[in-house]
Amino acid sequence: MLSRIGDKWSVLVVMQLADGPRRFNELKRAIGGISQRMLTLTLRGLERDGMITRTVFETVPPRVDYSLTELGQSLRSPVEALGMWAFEHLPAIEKARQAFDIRHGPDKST
Amino acid sequence: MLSRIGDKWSVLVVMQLADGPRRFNELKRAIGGISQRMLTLTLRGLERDGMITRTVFETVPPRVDYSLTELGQSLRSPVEALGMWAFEHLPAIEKARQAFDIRHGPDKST
DNA sequence: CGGAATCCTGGTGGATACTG
DNA sequence: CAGTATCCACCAGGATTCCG
Repeated sequence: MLSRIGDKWSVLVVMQLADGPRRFNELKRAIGGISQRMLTLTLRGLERDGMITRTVFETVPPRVDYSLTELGQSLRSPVEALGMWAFEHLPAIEKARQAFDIRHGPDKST
Repeated sequence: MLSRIGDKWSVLVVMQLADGPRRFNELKRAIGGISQRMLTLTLRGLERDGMITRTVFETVPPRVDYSLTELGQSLRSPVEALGMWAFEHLPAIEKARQAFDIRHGPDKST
């Protein structure tokens, strides 16, 4: 279960849907860097877990809207809390990384 | 960055260290199911990110303690919030999954 | 437009053996 | 005890192609 939360694509999709429904290619463009295969799989997974709903419009150019369910909406706050944390502590983390890399890179003996 | 948060091992390690310092094999046993390779890699990663500290005791049987830093501590609440969410909504998710699997498994035509 | 199917590769992570 | 090193299997995921 946490695996899906840890999945960056799922998180990004949920974030995109926060503003309202989106179409397939809208999501694809908005997210950027995701292959349509992964987007499909991600959307399927989220739909299966009841996080989003898939609405098909049987129009001439097919149209499919994805939107968050109540469940999906409820996921936003904890995820955003995590995002906030990451954003706030990014500097500290990068600093720690640099210090670590210096300690372990150049010379361990001294 | 979110990749590390999404990493289940990292999360489990942080949770284990919440109660206080732990030794390598203590963590290994407590977590269970993690290979010592992954534990090492996970600990290295967390140490590099400044989430944990590694303390070596140069005793006859070597001893290494791992403990959360302030940064690591600060990560607990958002992670636990996420855990809470998952726990609370697990039933709804499983229900959604079953419904989905029924819709998409047996027969789509009818 | 939205998606399914196929192919293929790189990285993740387990198992094992060795070391200080 | 606390790692490190190596080998290897698996599969997540990108690119491409075809379809309704």
